Amino acid sequence: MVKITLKDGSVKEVPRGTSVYDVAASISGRLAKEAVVGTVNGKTVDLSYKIESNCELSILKFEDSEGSHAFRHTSSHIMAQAVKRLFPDTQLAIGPAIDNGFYYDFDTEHKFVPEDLERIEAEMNKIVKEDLKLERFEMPREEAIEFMAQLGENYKVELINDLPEDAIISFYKQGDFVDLCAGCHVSSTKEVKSIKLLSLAGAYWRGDEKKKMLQRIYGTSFPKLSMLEEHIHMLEEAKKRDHRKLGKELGLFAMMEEGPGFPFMLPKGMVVKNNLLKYWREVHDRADYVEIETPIMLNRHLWETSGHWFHYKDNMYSLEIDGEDFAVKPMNCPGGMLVYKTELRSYKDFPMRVGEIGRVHRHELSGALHGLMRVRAFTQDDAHIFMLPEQIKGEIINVVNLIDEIYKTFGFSYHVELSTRPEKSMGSLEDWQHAEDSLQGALEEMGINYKLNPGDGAFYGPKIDFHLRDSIGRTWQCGTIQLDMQLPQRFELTYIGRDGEKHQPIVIHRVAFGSIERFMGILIEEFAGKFPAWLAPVQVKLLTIADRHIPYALEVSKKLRAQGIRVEMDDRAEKIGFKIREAQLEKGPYMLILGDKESELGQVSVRSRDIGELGSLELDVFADTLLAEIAERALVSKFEKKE
RNA sequence: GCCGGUGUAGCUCAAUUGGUAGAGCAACUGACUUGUAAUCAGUAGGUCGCGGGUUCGAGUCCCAUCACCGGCUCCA
Repeated sequence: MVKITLKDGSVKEVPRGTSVYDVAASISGRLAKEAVVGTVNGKTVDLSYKIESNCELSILKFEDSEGSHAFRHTSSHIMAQAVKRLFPDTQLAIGPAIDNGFYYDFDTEHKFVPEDLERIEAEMNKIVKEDLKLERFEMPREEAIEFMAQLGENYKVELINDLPEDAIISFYKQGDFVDLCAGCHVSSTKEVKSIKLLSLAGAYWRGDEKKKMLQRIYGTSFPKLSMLEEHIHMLEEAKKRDHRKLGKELGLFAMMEEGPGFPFMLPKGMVVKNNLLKYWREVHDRADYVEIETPIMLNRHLWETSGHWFHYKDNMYSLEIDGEDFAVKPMNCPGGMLVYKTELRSYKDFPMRVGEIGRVHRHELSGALHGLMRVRAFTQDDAHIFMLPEQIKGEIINVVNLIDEIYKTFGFSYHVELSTRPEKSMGSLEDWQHAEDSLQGALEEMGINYKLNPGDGAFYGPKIDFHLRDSIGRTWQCGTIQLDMQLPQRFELTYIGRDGEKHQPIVIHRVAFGSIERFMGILIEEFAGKFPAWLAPVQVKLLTIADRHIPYALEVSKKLRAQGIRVEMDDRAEKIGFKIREAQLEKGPYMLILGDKESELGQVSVRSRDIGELGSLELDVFADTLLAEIAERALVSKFEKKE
């Protein structure tokens, strides 16, 4: 192992020979797609540089993203050129550079099969060798349309027609291949050194499901073969952390054909889930929330009142009983509104923070399902906050801080998005404006960077979303804060104000984990199954050396369990090396090896999943240290290796 | 839902051109009583996702269907 001191002063231990790329990836908690260079002890190195000794490393602000963009963009043109050579009838749609690679959408009679990727790749490599220079030229609109029409590129004609009046229409040419393109590109095809086509996919023209489905080819490319190899290696490593694979291996949850999209929580997964909920309740109690529970199923009238019957009827599980329609709740809100109305409320009650751990069901499209990340039944850590208009900003700041605190507990980094009024929205423009301003104002006051998503809000109000990243860099919405401008009105919520009159309260709807199941998926991938002690299904694994040590092991087990520590015993007549191996693969944080020496002295020989053999400790000392680690919800072990 | 791919034992995977299913791990039984990442031997385990069809014969070919994987669309 070598020690790396990072810019922020923190120290990281990695195996000798780890590349700068891997370090950058692990720091950012994702693929180091933008990280291109760094400095090691002040000397500039590239991503493939292997770290052989202790050093100071700083990842440079990731080479200009425009550079890698141009590089990948040229790669996508090379692919289009190769496809046109092999399948001349192909029409080109669009082919941009994306994070980590590029794609191109094609329309052709030929159905691409995986074997085609190799052929196309080979042709691309030929084009690279041909050292074709990229030349840019412009054309007036009519001429450009004529030009593309002659080539039979109907999609390009459509694109040009949709360009704004004053747009400059530019093309890039490499050899006999020309493509409508705003740029930018590298100067020659020769600069692209290593290419890998990754997958085939379908994609609707212009992202519209009513339009034709085109064939998309995804690929990636690098200026050096070693970088491509590193990248492929990273993808393979990431696959090992896939929560679907680990969920099965570690016995956390299961998916069955009998219930597509309905996860089964196994005993070990349930321990994780329950500990997340316990933590949630603790944090929310401290933040002055109360908790309620509303029915899983309510009648049609309620869903008509809330607007869900109209908007989401097809995605709701409904049934008829005693001649009346019922639906399983896809959201907790309407139930929460009914609870609000059980009493006459006063402005003095505000802000009123009402939480609900609610299980909801939504009939998602079959193709959208994805492990625990996108399911049809999930548990929301919901809460509705009822308040006065002047309390909005303060409450939003409270919630943002709460979510931040929760994510920090797990060491997660996240990004924030603000989504505004969609086309199909309800409510007045003034209300929307006020709501959007409140959300934006809170974010800006807090100095939080966010991405703006115009038109992506819910039909009933704008929202702030918190996104977390999975092992291969896909992001998933977890936390969200939504201003609801519809429900208070639809449910005729009121409170008595200072003036003695009835007024309508402001409601925000928020989740921190979002979906406990999805959050668990992220957790599993983030920790690669190695949960911190407070979440680990089995915190201590007892391993006996021989049968005669079982009584002592039972005694140790009893003492630890009496202190609330989750213990499992492996008393099989197997060699200790074998038991350690199995325990290690189960990824629990601690093992205690119990033999003659330990039973005589009342000690335990401690082995940490992460650090290895720690030496012997008094049982009480071990238990106290572990309890402290659990109580603090520490992310790293509090034990130290005895020298 | 759409495009493409995959589906063989609990798990990971084999099975020439269509010729009647096999290995490792796990499980079970027995021996070994073991000191920090795999002890040995034996036993058992499959309507080849499900349903049709072609064929003398189908895990292998065709059709349909379900689930999963990669995307697209969607995500209150």
